[in-house]
Order: sequence, then C-alpha cells, then structure tokens
Amino acid sequence: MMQESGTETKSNGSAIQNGSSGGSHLLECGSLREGRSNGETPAVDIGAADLAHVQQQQQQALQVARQLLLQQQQQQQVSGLKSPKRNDKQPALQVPVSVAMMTPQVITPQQMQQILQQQVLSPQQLQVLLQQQQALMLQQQQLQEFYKKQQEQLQLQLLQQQHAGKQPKEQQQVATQQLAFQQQLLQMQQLQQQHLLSLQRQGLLTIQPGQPALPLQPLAQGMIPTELQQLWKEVTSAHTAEETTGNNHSSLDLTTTCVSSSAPSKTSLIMNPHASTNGQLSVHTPKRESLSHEEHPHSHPLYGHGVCKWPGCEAVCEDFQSFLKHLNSEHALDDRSTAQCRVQMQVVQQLELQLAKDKERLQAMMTHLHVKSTEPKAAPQPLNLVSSVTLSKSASEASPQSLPHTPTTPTAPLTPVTQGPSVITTTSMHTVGPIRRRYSDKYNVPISSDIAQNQEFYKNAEVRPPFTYASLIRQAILESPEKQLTLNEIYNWFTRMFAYFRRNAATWKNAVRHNLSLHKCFVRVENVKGAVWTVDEVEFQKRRPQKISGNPSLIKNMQSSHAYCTPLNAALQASIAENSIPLYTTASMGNPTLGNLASAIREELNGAMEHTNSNESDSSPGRSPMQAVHPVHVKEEPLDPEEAEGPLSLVTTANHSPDFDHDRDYEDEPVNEDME
DNA sequence: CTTGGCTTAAACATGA
DNA sequence: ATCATGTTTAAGCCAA
Repeated sequence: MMQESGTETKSNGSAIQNGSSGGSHLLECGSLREGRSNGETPAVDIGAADLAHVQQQQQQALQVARQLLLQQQQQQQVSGLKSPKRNDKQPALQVPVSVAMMTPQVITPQQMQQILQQQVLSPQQLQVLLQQQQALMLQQQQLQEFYKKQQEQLQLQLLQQQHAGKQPKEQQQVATQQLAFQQQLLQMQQLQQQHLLSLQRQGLLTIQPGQPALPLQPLAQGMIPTELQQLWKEVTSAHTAEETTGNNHSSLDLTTTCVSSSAPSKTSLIMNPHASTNGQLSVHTPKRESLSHEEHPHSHPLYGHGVCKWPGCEAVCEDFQSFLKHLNSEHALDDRSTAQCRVQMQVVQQLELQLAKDKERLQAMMTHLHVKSTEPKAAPQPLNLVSSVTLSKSASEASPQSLPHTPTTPTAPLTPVTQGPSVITTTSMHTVGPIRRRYSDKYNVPISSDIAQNQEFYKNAEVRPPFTYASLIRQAILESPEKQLTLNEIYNWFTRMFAYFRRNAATWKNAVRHNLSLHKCFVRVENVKGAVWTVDEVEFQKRRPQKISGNPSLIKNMQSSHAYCTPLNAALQASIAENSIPLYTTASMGNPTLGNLASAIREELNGAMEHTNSNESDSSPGRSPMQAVHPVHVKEEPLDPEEAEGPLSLVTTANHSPDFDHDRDYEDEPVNEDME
C-alpha cells in the first residue's frame, strides 16, 4: 500500500497542475506507517524508489540536453558532408544559431589549422577526414557516456546494497558490463590513436612535439579562447569579400568555456534508464540518424520551414530541391564552410561542456546537501536529526523513540565520484513539513493582492501562504463568480492556488472544514445540488483585529527569511533561464521533455522551497517573494536555530512538544491525491 | 499571566 | 461499509 502511494507520486511534471502531490509523500508515508506497523515496512524500498525517481528526473533533464546535442551534432555532421542526398527523418531543426569559438573535438585546433592552411587536401579528402573524425568522436562519446552511466549505476547499487544488503547479482552484472565497456572505451581510444597516426603517416597532420600526440582528453587540452579567436580570424580573413555570417559573433561566453571541465560529458547517446541494468544497450547513434536521412527524402537537418538552417544562413528555399541546390552552391566544401562546420562543432562542444558543468554543479549540490544531512546522524537523537540542515522527512519522523530504523537517507560514504543522483533522495530534500507555526493574515496586507502578486510563486513553491485558513477560505469564496463555493470547490481552490496544499490533504482539509464550521462568518447555504458556503463579511470583519505594529525584529526576521527563500527561487529561474530557455527557444519548442525538465527542476526545488517555508512562516506577506530580488544579505546558516525559528526551535529547544511525533504524523488520503 | 485566535487532531453524525 | 461533508471538542502555540 505504501508502494502504491509511492508509485503514484512518481508522476513527473504534471503533479503541479493536477493537484496530485509530489514525490514528497514517499518517506512520510513510509516512515509513518513503519512507525505504526512494527517497522516492517522496508524503508529501503522507498529509498530505492526515490533514488530511481531522482535519477529519472535527472536523466530526463540530461536527455533534453542530449537531444539538443544530438541535433547539433547532426547539423554538424551534415555540414561536413557534401552529398545532396543526405536527408533526415528528423523534423526540421530550428536550433538557433549561436555560434562561438570553441575547441574542436578530436583533432586539435592546431592540427585543424594546419590542414586548412596547407590546403594539401582535396575537398573530398577533407570531407572523408571529417567524417572519420566525426564517427570516431561520436562513438567514443557514446562509450564514455555509457561508461559514466554504468559508473553511476554501480554507485547507486552500491548505495542500495549498503542499506539493503541485497541486489548483489545486479551489481555484479553491472560491474561486468562496466568492465566490458571500459575495454571498449579503451579500444575506441586506441582506434582514435591509430586514426591520428595514419593521418600523420599520410603527411596530413604533423603533431607538434610538445603536444600530446594522443588527445585522450581533447577538450581539456583545448585552446584558450584567445587562441580560438586568433584561429577564427585567420580562417575568416581569407574570405574578406564574402558575406559575413551574421550570427557568428554571438554570445557564448568564452571565458567560461574551455576551462576546467576535465570530465566532458560526451553525449549523443539516448539511453533507456533501465537498459543499463539489464545489459541492453539502446544506443541511438547519430550516425544511424544521419544515415536515415537518406530514407526520408524531404527532410533535412539543415532544412526546415522553408529556410536553410545552415548556421548563419537562413536563406529561403521554396522547396527541398531548391534547398539542395542552395546547399550545394552556397555551402559547398570551401574554407568558409569548413570553418563554419568547425564552429558548429565547437557549439556542440560548448553545449557538452555546459552539460558537464551543470551535471557537476548538480552533483556538488547534492553532495553538499547530503553531507549536511548525514553529519548529525552521528548522534542518534531525533532532535539532532531534525536540527540538521536537510531535514529529511524520514529522519525526522523516523524514530523519535529511538526505534531501530534504517535511515532512508543513505549514510553511505560520500565519494566525490560522479555518482548520479543517488545520494540524495527527493524526499530527503523535503523538510519536516508543516511546522506548527503561526502564520497570520493580519499584517495589514490584503490577502487578495498578495495572492495575486505571488500567484505563480504559491503555485509552484510549497510555501505556506501566510494567511489563516479563514482568510484563505474567504478569498476562495470571494474569488468565485457567485461568491459561493462547495466544500469541494474550496478544496480545489486550495490545491490549485497553493502547492503547499497539495500535500497533507487530510490535515488541511480537516482544518478547512473545521474553520467553515467554527467561524460564524462562513454561512452554509442549501442549494439545489447540495450546499455551498458563503461569506458573511460583517462577521468576518468582527474578528478580533490583530496587527503588526512595527516590531523591528520581526520585520527583520521576515526579510531574512524572505531573503533565504528568494535565492532558491531565483536559482530556479536562473537555472531554467540559463540552461534551457536561451538554447531551446526555438529549437525545442514542442519538445515535451523540455517541459518535463522545467517541472523536474521545479519539483526538485519545491522540496527545498518547502524547506525554506518553515522558516518563512512569520514573514511578511506584503513582500512578494518573486519581487524581492534586491540583494539582502543571506546568512550562511539560514537555519541556525538561534536565527531562524523554524522546525529547529521546535525540536532543539526545551519546549519539545509532547505531541511532536504526532505533529509529523501526517497521512495523506490517497483519495485526495488526484482531485479536480 | 491571561486571553483570544489559530492550528491540528480527532470523535462523531449524517447522507449518498 | 465507505466516503464526503459537517459539527464539535480538545490541546497546544502564539501574540496581544
């Protein structure tokens, strides 16, 4: 039964809209029921499910990036070919041309420069060369990627095994696979070496003495931006008369590229997340893709919407034939095309670097959070557990009476190895949930304006709105056209407007009913098809007025808590903006995975936001969390028990509520998970 | 310290 | 019997 709720919450992306809760219930339910049922519930399974969930989400995100890269690589590959027969079954690409100087991938820039300058190659030779390079490069990328995946898998399973003491078989299997692929990778590298050597033998390439002959890490050894620019100048200066490709001078920040990324994420591999566990490789090689172009005569990666998609071209071609003509005439294999092709390679590489960096960042974030969450585990006291930064729901609920319990949050040693998302679980990013904190709607701020202002924020972040149930109910009713709502409609309003109320349905629904009954201001009116609730405004205003009368410390507290909240939200915005939107604006419209990526990010963040929420309960409702972008000093330790009264003060101080365990004992009604 | 508002939990009733 | 709805009571926190 717990598994049911577990899988149910796995829905990705759509959770926000359909009112179902996010993955956060998993541990709640798990540990909750575990506490009630003699601890027989296998917490490990929950952990595994969560791990899988996070992994899935990350893979979704990665996949989006991969798809983009794939498209870029297709473009790149096609641009290295002259054959007009090349077609593509892929939909027309609309990758925005955002060209920058970047490092070629396999052949070092110097080598490429030599090739270009010596002009010893016929176009056909050059073409063949490029193709070979591409093929090799891609294969190597695939292998590296898969190898990496295997490592992640292994890491994940190691973690699981440490807590569950099971699945040794699979692990062995993965390990074996890993070995095999390691070997394959090695072979690929040798192949590449041979290729380079043969080039050398043919006199096409002179490897500089000081230069590593075998660029196993060509990215890391890539040129610095100035070199690239120099090269670009040299290449382009040969074509003074030619039209400059308008987009080539855009925008990628070279200073941030070509740097430390020692683990370039080679992609173009679309992998079934499960394939790696059963040894089945579902590899989607770009080579195959490009071959398949021939089978679909009227689509082409460089042709879409009647426009030539050659970087910087955008010439209008009425039909495919004219496009081909255009391609052959305007983008024949000459210096310019070669240079553009190389630039495109660099675009791809830039994207790969970006992906690698973001993966690294994600890893660091997860590692960081996990470290903090495990630190206090040295002390088995639940109080200490709860006072950790990443207040894992499971941990806080787990065993207040020191019941024997295997924490779902892994205590496994943290290796800085790229281990994928396995370290931290979705749920472990959620906090202890609704803390019994006063939140009030009496700060002289009209609820309607606050809700209106922060609508998106409340919808997406699991932040408790700083209003009483009564105020919220009233708002819901007043927002309705008839100024009356059924109970269920009120529920729906809550879940629709506030991400916070997509969790713990039983709790807040009870509270809603309680408030409706308790307050005289809510009047039940019998209707044709049942009863509706209305607001007696006079009664509502009669309530004892409370106001915040210039309490400086409180205000300050509000600001800091908002300040803590805001960066997270900003991080979300930035993450989406920085990583997805600019690159995908036109390229991936209609790509459903993009939405999933955003949702995944948001959902992940929501966990953190909720974490923030407990700190924010006393915050000023008048300030829009979204608007609060002006720099406010963010404390390094926002959850310092002395600073922030959040869950921490509840549990770290002497006033440990006797019903503390009860407080956390939320149980969702599965029925209510999918309302609307 | 008291008081009232608020939240949460829970028991109970009722009707579909 | 189950569920949604509605009422009521109680306990605890918090701010005035």
